[in-house]
Amino acid sequence: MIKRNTIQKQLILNAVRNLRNHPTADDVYNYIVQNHPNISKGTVYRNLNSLAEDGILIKISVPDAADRFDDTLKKHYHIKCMECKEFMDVNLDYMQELDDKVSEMTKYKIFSHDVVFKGICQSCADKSKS
Amino acid sequence: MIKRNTIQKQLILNAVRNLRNHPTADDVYNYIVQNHPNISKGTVYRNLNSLAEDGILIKISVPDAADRFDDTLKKHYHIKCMECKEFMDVNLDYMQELDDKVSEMTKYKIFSHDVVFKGICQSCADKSKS
DNA sequence: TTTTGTGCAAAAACTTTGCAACGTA
DNA sequence: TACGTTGCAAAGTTTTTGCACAAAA
Repeated sequence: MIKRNTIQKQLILNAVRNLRNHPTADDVYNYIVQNHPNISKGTVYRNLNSLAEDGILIKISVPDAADRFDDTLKKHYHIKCMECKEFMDVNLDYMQELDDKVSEMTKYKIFSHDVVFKGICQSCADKSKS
Repeated sequence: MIKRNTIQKQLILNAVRNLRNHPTADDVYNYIVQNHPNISKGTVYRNLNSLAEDGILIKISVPDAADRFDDTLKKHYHIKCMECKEFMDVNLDYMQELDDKVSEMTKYKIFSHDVVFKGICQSCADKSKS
């Protein structure tokens, strides 16, 4: 099954790269539909999943929210404020050694691991004090 | 708002503890409904989320699947086979120092972090070879 | 040509919610 | 009694899918 390089696929990959902010499928759709009103949401989902399968994007499972997609130039971690739902990168180096260790322990072939920190951002913490 | 200790709440907490296997809300419902046919799925969802809020259970976001719930006796990590969907514990110690480090970096009050390893289990790897 | 990908709409999967009745403290 | 909780069903959200047509290779 040879994957084809369609216009939609390029639009979707570019959208994720341009938006940067780990967009959801819906974010990607809304971005593209402005200039390409005929694109369908089904196509967005299909391509995002396909790109994630090929390792060109990563799919991030977010607590209590839709999946997000991110460029894989560099593996990194995320943090979510459980109050205001802010979701952003964490500037920690990817711990490749964990994958190696877990691979040895479990005999799995590990692709990668996701880390999501959960907490309350400073601004929400301040609000709840007052 | 004082939380009450209802029969349903106890059934739900026991179900998660007995099932062990990080059940989904649906798993919990199916387990309980056998002996308590009147319990409703809405109640299961409400209680699981409430227990997770109170830190009595954790809610785990799983790639391409429904959320799972787990007992919090000991924080730990998980691994998922992207082929057969097996989902299980990983015997790695919880890295508390990451929470501390990220808290300092981001000024977030960190509750915890989730780690999910993604890969292919040995049995699936063998199958795809043949 | 061949066969993968698209758009559309319907449906599946998962989860939340409004409401009247109920049960706990 | 007061008010948090339940069961039920309806609705919300997110994601997948069947199909006929379009378009890459």
